[in-house]
Amino acid sequence: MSVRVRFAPSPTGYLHVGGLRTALYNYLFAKKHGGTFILRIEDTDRTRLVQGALENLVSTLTWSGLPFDEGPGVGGPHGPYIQSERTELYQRLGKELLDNGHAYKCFCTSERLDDMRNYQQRMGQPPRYDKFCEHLSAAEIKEKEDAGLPYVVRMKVPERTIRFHDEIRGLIEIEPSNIDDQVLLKSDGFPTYHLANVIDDHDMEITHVIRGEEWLPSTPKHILLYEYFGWTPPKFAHLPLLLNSDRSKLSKRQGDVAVEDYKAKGYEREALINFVAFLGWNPGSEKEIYSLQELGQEFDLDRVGKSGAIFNVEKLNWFNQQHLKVKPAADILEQIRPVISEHGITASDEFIIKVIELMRDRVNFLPEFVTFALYFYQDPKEYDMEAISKKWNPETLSSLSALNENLKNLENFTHEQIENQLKLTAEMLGVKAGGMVQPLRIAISGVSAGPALYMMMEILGIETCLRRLEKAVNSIKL
RNA sequence: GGCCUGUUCGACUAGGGGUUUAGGUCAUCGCCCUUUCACGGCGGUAACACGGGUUCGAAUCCCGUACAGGCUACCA
Repeated sequence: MSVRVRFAPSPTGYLHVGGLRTALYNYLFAKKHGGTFILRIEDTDRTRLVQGALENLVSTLTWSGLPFDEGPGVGGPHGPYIQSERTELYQRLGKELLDNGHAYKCFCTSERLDDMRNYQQRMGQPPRYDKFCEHLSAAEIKEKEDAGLPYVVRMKVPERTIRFHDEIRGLIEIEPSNIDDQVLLKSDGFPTYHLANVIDDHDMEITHVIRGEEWLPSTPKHILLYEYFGWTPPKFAHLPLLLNSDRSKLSKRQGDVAVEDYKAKGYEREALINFVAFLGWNPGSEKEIYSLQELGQEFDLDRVGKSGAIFNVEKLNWFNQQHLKVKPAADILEQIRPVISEHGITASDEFIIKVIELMRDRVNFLPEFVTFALYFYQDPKEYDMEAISKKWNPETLSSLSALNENLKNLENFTHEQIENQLKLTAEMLGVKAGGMVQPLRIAISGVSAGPALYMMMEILGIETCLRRLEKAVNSIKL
């Protein structure tokens, strides 16, 4: 049987990086085994609907490079893939459970439930439904229904230990006393996660449920439902959580958690994916930089760890730098076009590509190809005075002035010739060549940090360099 | 509180009875390269939570404790 896995988020409005990792592991598992990756939307909580959440989720997943084979928009043989469009199925199967005695109607009000839980807590007991409605007689049920009282459907939990095998954690055993008579169908007619999840995973022929560790404690309920329906359960793999630096569950309060935040900051999708893949998994080799495709060849569940991993932005930055290093300049150019136009820059693609190659090793984020390199596109408006005060000496200006004259005579404005000319000028003036380098850099770019000076000048061209040099000589004063 | 899960350098992790003076990467520190900033190279600091067992031998197996996280909704 071929592998079928799913990513089943609830549409909260954005894709959480933890969700991204869950989606990624499902995707990679599917790729590894030549299987199918499905997106299913779990929107059964009608009180928490968010406008545009689905579109946002799909576009973020697409940006991340994780296309799904079946799901909203693309369709597939087991649709619809949005749970709110499948309520009839859940209701029909819920009724089946009612009919064969695996579930019962519960008319308890939320007030009674609250009181019950408060009492249980005060008495030091675990909060659990007291099965008040389990043994209602047929007459009582009819009476309440006739009176139009709202009800929920709860599952009956038997008195036996539930065991299941987790692909990552091994054998898990849960005593029945720790399993609540879970609500399956809410009074608004919509299913809870537990019911919808089991029905859909079966209906969509999911073979491996790969999800976050937070679902581990409720898995016995799901196992029970598979039994009640007479279905074979899929395999389960519960992933360790992603954590904040204080080891709590990764949350919004302690930094960015939305994939779109990282996208907005200029992170490469390849880097984010590579980094997130390594949070809880590793290939067992010493190779660290992987493309999505390579990950799909290497990934497997047996190398997924058990303990939570802290989301460390510094390492993500390193991955970003590494991916930037190997990215084709033409791709980088395409990606930075918006930043280019934002800065009102008009330059030829050929010129920008030269800048990209020169800036490559000193850039950590894509927009920096523009923001750290503005002097390639516009003459400096001001000069780094702090650097000037450190590097300037009384003869600096006259040296630069002499250099300016000598550069005019160059046959070819290449980095070799520029360097050569600077040395000759220094020799002629009887000053140290080294002393001229930084002042020249500041005169040309305005700042003291940047790429190889002579290469930078070559790219800029003779006209621009002479203009800037002249302006610097005339305007910089100690 | 109860249940479940986890615990190797600051972080991500390798290692799953002798191959280990516990390896790699990020971060950090030092040196080299470089008359800038980076990149790169070399090196350093730095970890098996604790206590019992099993064994000739335990980071590795078992038990307990501690700590951490998750779950405990008509949320997912």
